Amino acid sequence: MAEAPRYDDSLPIALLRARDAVTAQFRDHVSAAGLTLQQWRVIRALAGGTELDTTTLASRCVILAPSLTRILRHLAERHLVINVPTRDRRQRVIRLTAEGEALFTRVWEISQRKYAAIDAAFGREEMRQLVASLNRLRTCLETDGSPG
Amino acid sequence: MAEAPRYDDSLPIALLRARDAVTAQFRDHVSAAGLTLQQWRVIRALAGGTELDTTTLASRCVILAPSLTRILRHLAERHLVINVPTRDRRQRVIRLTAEGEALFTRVWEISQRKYAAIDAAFGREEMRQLVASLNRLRTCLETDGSPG
DNA sequence: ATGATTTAATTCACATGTTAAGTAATCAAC
DNA sequence: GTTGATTACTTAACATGTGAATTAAATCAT
Repeated sequence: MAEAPRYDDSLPIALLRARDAVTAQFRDHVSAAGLTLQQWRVIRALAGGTELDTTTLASRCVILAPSLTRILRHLAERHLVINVPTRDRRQRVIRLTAEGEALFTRVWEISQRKYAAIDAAFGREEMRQLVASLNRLRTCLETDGSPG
Repeated sequence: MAEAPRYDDSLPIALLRARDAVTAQFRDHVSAAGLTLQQWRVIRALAGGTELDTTTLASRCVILAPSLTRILRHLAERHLVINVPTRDRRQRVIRLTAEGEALFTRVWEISQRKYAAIDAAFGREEMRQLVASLNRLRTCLETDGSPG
């Protein structure tokens, strides 16, 4: 089976592959905790008693609103999150339950080790540059949103 | 609404956001052609008369086999792809129809302009470095797959 | 206060992501 | 040449991605 010519040099494909490789480092232990990676992102965003409305939560976790609705339903069924009463009754504000916080702590401990391993393998300074570069790319594209 | 502390500096989130920003540049015109981005990746991989089995196709497009099965069903229903007879009858080899090639050409013309715009906004040299860095990251992680 | 508008979430419909199980064709070893 | 393992793909089941339509609550203009 011959290799692809230069499809790997396409930015979207490079991003996709890199993301695949990174998420693969976390999927096993997150999955062992009975969570999908998306559910884990939500829990992480809420950790430490943080209370967030679903719009902010969706933005921080990079999850679309309809997906978040379903994810929160799953997490609520497992008693990992709970609604916080709000003045504006359109809004839904969420926080972790004690059980949710405990689960976060367990999984986060392992995740931190994985992050450290990635830093070690790739180089801490290069990692910083890569993340900075990714964020700059995002800024470039979002600023210059609609050229025609 | 206070900003997140340093969630954006997390590698997985940075990758996700960057990817979102990049795919946003392509979604409109690909969607206008009646294709999802995944369907487009498949068509692009097959462009120019390339014949590929589904395993290679899945690998190049970074799409899992079950997803590819469904995507190929959709594309076949629209007469954009067709099966090529094979000796090994387990294998399924695919190629574009004339209609598929024509659609590719139309969409690709616009995509190239978008790529050029991204290069211009972000910087061609920085782009080359970014893609190289992403591929190096992937190599690091895939080589050192299972530390424990 | 009433009604039009805007906002925040949800629901719907369809496509893909993900894992596990299933199926059919090939290969290896006798 | 028949059994057993392997390979290539598909199905199944459930979770998420995505855009459009919907619902309910707050806000605005009068």
